[in-house]
Amino acid sequence: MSARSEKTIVDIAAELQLSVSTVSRALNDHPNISLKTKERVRKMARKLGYRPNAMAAGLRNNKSRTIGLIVPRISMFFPAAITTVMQNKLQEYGYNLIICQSNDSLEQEIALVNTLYSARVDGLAVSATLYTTDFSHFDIFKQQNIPLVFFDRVPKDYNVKVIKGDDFRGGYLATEHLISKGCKDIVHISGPLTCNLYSERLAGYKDALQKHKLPYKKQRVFFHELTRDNALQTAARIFEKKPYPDGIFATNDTTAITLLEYCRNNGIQVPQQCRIIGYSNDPRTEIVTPSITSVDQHPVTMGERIVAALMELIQARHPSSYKHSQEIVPIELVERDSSAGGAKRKK
Amino acid sequence: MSARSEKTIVDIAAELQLSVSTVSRALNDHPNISLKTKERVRKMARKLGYRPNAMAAGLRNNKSRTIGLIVPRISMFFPAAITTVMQNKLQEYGYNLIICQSNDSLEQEIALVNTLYSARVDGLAVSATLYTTDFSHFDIFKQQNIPLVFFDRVPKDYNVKVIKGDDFRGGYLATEHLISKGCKDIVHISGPLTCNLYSERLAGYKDALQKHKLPYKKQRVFFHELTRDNALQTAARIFEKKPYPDGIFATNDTTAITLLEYCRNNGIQVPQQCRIIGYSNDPRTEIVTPSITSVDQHPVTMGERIVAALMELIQARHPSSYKHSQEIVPIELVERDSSAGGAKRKK
DNA sequence: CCGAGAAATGCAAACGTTTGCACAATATCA
DNA sequence: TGATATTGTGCAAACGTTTGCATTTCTCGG
Repeated sequence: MSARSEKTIVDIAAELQLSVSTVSRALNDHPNISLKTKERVRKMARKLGYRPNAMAAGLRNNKSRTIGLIVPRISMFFPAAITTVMQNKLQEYGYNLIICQSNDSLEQEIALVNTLYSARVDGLAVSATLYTTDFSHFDIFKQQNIPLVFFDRVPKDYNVKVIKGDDFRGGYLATEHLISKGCKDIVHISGPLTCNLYSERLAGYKDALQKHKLPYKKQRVFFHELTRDNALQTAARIFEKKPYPDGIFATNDTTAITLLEYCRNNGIQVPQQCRIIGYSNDPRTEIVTPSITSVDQHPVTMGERIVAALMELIQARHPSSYKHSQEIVPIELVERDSSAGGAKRKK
Repeated sequence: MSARSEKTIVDIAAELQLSVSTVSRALNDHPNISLKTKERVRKMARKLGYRPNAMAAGLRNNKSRTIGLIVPRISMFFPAAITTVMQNKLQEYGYNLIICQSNDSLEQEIALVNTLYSARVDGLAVSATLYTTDFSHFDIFKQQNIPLVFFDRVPKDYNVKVIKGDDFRGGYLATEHLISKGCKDIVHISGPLTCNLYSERLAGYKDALQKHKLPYKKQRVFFHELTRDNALQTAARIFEKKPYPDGIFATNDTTAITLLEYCRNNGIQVPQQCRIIGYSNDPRTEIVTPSITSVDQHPVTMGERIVAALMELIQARHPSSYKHSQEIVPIELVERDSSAGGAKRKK
């Protein structure tokens, strides 16, 4: 009996002259307990205001009914959209969601992995930092056969369940769209290539150029962290001397929005002089003037897929030799004003 | 010894010929354990790859090292900003954050309260649903003396720690600002008055009108859920016949942004014909054209204050008769293009 | 060396719930 | 009525860690 006033199944058992194991089984709808006993137990539990202690059950079962989620930052559109869907879905399945931010620090990611393991989460979903290249700190989850799913920023050559957007195709479609609008001199603003997202979008950009027999120009591609300040600096470099590029494919929407702002402030007409495409279809792309064409990654679908994968892994109990699959969530180019008009020749 | 391969303090104790209690005390830096023993224990723990089981410690201590957070929806700017700050801060204090969404459903909120209690969270922070008027489902937290903090959408007449923005003053400043710009016919778009936020902003609007001897006109105030569709409908009603209002104070930014879009699409010049002010200083207000004047609620400060309050309550162990205080986080009017220019007479 | 006090460690039980196996109660059939 | 099969419940231990109180070990002073 706790020093606290909280009722336990010991109290219910005492009231009904039953054993605690019968009470436990009745509360858990065990087939061997009579319907009559179940009713008596449930009624007494209600009467006493009994509330289960998840830590006790979890210790006994080695199941916490909790899922861990590590994202770079919650307030970015894409992670927030995914978190929203995941939390709602997990709630339906009776799981709590522990949310964690790595803030793009590998050190913090490692600490979070250990903390979540200590909490004995039943599964873990991760969008890695920009700098995670060695994933061995996740090995403990694999060794203990705890479901592990990577999404968005995912590992190369690490046998684990992966759910990602079609970044290669996204880069390809964005670039091809600019070409179809008549653009011949297309800039690509990318991020650090340690991250799969940016290397694949870049590869798609390169492929589209090649397919349309346009030259790949090294000085037309930029790599840096995708902050607003960096975007302003890059814009200044792009537009510091003529000839200006006639199209820009930015690897994220923050950069695209910032470029648009720079153009507006410096008398560069969008889309007339230069077309702009972003990535992620952040709601902000819709409300700026002109609205920005962007690649939609379907975060709702991705969130649902992540939860479905976690649930499948929890049920399945795959052996550690199991070869995990990779799921690609389709992307879609959403055309708006920032790339409107232009040549129809190559359509 | 677990059927799993995980090491426990029993294994460390066996390796070092010590009792499990000594190992536990050594790992927890207990003053009664010699430095030498602590070192031996830590070293063996590292060697064996020991990882604590938080559920076991939590059961023994009745402390989960977890904080629950219930918000209406994660993806709204304000809750996301607060969640971001809270999670980072709680991480520093060694707490995990369980994130939950009520989706503005009272039923869901009640279920979440029970789930989080069952998880034995060490504290709970809540922004209530629009429809929560009876807060008795939170009583269990008060009875068990588990720290409970309400923020943003907070209860009336319920002895609990409250942290909120100065909504009265926000409504007052917004309205006064429009008046100072020469507006004489000011609309206010509000939400459901069961929610403290909207009733207080409305009160501020009324007070500013009164202070400046402008009449309060019932037909110039609208109440509905603050969706984009509702905002479009209200805009259509506002601008369906002349004379148009010359100022609009919208109680949230989504509504303000939608009004701006409506005006742009219907040939109403902002700010020349009608000025618009929103609430929350959502980053979107900055990037639309024209940018929107909005009331900033300082979500970073609020998130920090919430965590500080939780930590204080966890340390303090107030008796249940304790009278909880209310903290007001200052607000600030951020002037932008949507309310620029105009009369300087009443400055 | 001995005794007293301080420092360090061990024993045993606690925490609340679940479950394998044993036992009791009930139902059915000869 | 007795034997057997089926249904329902109880006993005891498990889970991993922490901590009150008891015991042991060490240190210092006489």
